[in-house]
Amino acid sequence: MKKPTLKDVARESGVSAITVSRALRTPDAVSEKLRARIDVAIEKLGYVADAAASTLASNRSNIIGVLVPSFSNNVFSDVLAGASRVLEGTKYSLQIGNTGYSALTEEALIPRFLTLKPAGLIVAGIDQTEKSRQMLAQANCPVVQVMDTTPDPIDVIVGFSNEQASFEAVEHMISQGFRRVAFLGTRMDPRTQQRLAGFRAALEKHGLYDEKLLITTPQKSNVAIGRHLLATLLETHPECDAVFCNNDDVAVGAALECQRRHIRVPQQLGICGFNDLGTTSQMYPEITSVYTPRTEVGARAMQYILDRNADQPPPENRTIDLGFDLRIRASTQRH
Amino acid sequence: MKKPTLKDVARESGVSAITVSRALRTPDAVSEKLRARIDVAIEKLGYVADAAASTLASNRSNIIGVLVPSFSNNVFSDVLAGASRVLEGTKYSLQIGNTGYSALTEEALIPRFLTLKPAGLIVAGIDQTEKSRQMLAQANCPVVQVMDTTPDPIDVIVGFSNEQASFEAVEHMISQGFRRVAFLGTRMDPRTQQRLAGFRAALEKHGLYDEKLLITTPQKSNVAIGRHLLATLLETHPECDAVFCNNDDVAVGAALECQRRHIRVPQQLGICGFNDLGTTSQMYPEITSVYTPRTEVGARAMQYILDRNADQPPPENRTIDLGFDLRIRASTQRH
DNA sequence: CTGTTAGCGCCTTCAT
DNA sequence: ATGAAGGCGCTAACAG
Repeated sequence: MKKPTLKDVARESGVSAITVSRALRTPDAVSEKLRARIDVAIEKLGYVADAAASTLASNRSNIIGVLVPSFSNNVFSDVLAGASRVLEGTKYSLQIGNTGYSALTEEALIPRFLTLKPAGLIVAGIDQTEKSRQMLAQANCPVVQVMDTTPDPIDVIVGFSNEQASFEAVEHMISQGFRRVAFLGTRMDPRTQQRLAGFRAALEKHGLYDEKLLITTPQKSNVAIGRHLLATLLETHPECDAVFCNNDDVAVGAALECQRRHIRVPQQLGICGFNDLGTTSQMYPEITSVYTPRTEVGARAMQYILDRNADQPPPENRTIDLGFDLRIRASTQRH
Repeated sequence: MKKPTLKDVARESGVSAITVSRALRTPDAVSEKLRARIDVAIEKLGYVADAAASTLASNRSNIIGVLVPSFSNNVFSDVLAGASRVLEGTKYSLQIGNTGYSALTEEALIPRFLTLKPAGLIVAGIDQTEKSRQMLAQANCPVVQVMDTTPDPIDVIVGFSNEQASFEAVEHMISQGFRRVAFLGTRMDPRTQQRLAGFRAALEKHGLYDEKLLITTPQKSNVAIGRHLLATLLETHPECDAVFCNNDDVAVGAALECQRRHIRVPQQLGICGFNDLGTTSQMYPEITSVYTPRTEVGARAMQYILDRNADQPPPENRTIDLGFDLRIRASTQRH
């Protein structure tokens, strides 16, 4: 026995196929009586609409595409979690692409996602290629850039300023008396570069910037790398008195390395992380970090897409800055 | 200007539409000469096949569905990463659903995924509802269950035995002289239940099982919860001499709580984690954990789906057990 | 509010 | 190896 189609439901309920279609998509446009009959028939036959057919006919699917740079990055899994929560109970579903932090991979993925006639698209950051920007700008659906900010989004952007967040964190460190602050950085993707820019701006403002204190690696970040970066720093620049890490994994690794070496935090070395993923606040001593609103960003981005699909007008301001929260803890408090 | 269709490419290259279609899907069935002409036309027009139309006509899409219990669980993000790596450069893409650890949500998601005519489906574990099992068994595509093992998979299962892994870890702890071993557990999803079963079996074998030493919470796991569970344990059962944690976050939290309380590990308290996500091995002292082959599981599951879609026969054995690796470190070594 | 007609763009089937 | 005809299941556009 084959899967029932719209026609089968129509026959069963004694109406035409298009009426069933309407009963499903715009119930208000169908009389209550027919709607009831149709619902019974649908239930009885176990009818489920064919997604491909309706996409083909309407040139619009219920798929929302999300392009993330990595699956194993906790930041983006939080964004996804926030986005997917908003989708619960709706007709929409998530299709996910992994760009591997490559703008070119992203560029290759975009046309594939666009053929799905998506109801919306979410992409990470603002560092698309020119071609990607064009494709996205011409896409027949809402497009949200996330986890960054710019006055000039493709459509809408939801995020915060990585540069400003770092700037404020480093300002705080300087205010606590740290003078030789190093930067521990992994992967060096665009958002890490922005954090570096904020780091630099804050130190330069006080005449403290020293590019020799940038310890970076192209590898992806994890706690082991954090330990390793700190070890490298201490060998080459033992005089440094604090580290600003591009994310929490690195900060946790740095803190653990300090434990092993019996370096007192923050007396001998200050430590600051980024993202406040949850472990920094549990360490002993507790580690300062910058909380970033990851799930909120995902949720807000998705909500915009749903709103647009429900024909609501776009917000007056296309740049939605959700801010950040510097969470000052023992690891940077000297006073 | 509209998007070019197969017809446009056909006109441009002077052949019929169906020939273009074949050149794309079964290049070997088209003469070299035509193929070359068609390729030029495709390039020139920037043709991209319409996914909905081809799904409708062929009753088969290039979407592979994955149902995960959570996005923020590192275990499943690793599975996804492994799966997505295998997909790189293929025509397939990933569509992801979030079951939120609910078998009923999963049951509701399955029909929605099946209407996509997926090229394959990956689901977590073996605890589907009966209805889910039926739908999956009748699905017209390969179905892989992951991160568990059973002699009776729906189609194929790729994973390892959570119960056996826990059993061996706890056996090791007992061999090191631990006698009052507690279980710290979060969420209590099926795989955690299995770990609990292995924990229990090992202790019962030596007459050491004490159900009062089970400290659990339905909350999702994180480092803070780990600290909290250990604190609770110490208040109620200060005589316990080791903890087996249902995952690494909990173990890290337990270890951090020990640091604060100046409890010596492993002398006063042994600690064992699960999954070996990377932080346990960096702690001081290093924490024993059970490595689970998460990315391998994702990759293997996906490879099976690709193979089946390339008309390769299924493996003789439908249960693929990738095993685990008990990584013994300082936190449980007393001898 | 309901129905008729005509595709959407591709692939299956059958022919050559 | 190539092509012609038809249909996949649904919805847009237009009627009534």
